Amino acid sequence: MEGKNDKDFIATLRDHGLQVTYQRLAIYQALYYTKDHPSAEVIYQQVKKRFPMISLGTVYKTLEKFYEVGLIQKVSPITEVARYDAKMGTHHHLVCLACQSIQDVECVIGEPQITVPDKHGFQVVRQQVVLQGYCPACKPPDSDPT
Amino acid sequence: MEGKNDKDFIATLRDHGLQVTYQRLAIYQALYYTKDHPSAEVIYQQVKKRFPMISLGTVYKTLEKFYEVGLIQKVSPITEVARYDAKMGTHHHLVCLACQSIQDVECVIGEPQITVPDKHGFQVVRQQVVLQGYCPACKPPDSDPT
DNA sequence: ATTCTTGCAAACGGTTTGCACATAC
DNA sequence: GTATGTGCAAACCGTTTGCAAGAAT
Repeated sequence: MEGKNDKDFIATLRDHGLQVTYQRLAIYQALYYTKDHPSAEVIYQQVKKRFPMISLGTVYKTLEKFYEVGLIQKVSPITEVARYDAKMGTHHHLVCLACQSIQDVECVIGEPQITVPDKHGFQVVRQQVVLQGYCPACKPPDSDPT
Repeated sequence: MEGKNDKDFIATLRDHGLQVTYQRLAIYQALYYTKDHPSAEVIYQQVKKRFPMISLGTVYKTLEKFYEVGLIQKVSPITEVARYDAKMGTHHHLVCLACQSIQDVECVIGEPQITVPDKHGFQVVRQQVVLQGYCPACKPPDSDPT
């Protein structure tokens, strides 16, 4: 999270078979240096500060490409727009029902116990756990009338 | 799943504080009697067979209302339109990356081990586990080039 | 020089909204 | 009779697409 320079980022992009442009660099860095799980729109706003001529379409295309080559993750919790995450590797998310913020959960669920019964015949490629609730900053509305 | 008559469904709607209309009845029954997790559009097509004059907008409003009062669940896995589920209670989903079908997983994940560290200060209201992969009918494209 | 990427703007698709009419209670 | 729900159509918003100009290799 700290001492990475442009050269490292460029290498990372190249390693993933990507042509390097300053837009891609900016987008990846923006994503890399945040712990939020920003949407395309948010990333766009962020990157636009440095490169005002960048277009939203490019951000969409770029994020999708990053996702395709396995450079970033894509998170789409319940009822929401796509949110992205530069942190790779299996981890899960706490999604605040009030403010829509997303936090990572480091090590909460023991992977092994997720064993899909064979009768399903389902081949699991990846799993995603979404915990919905309220973050410290957001108190429950009054109490969930479920 | 078998011997429920209209009266039962009406009672269920009333129990949830809902005014009863034949549209609501039809929508809820359509959802209740399927194991798919249909989208609003699919439910609309289904219900339209019996009530050709029903509108898609009504289906959206109705499903959202059902969800609000806790009559149905809402599932929105990665990169997809909202899908609904009349099966209440905690359970999780297998989502096919190829054909987008959704199957329920009965008892796969042990709930207890999901313990969010207190330091997060996050109050979990509900959790949802999405297992993405390929259903028996759909073979992997060739092999996931992740 | 060729291929891939960008920017722009228009199209798209699912969902929401506003409003007049109809229905449930 | 009053509040609520319905149907329709337009609006909305996130995302995708087509294409000509520009940049990377």
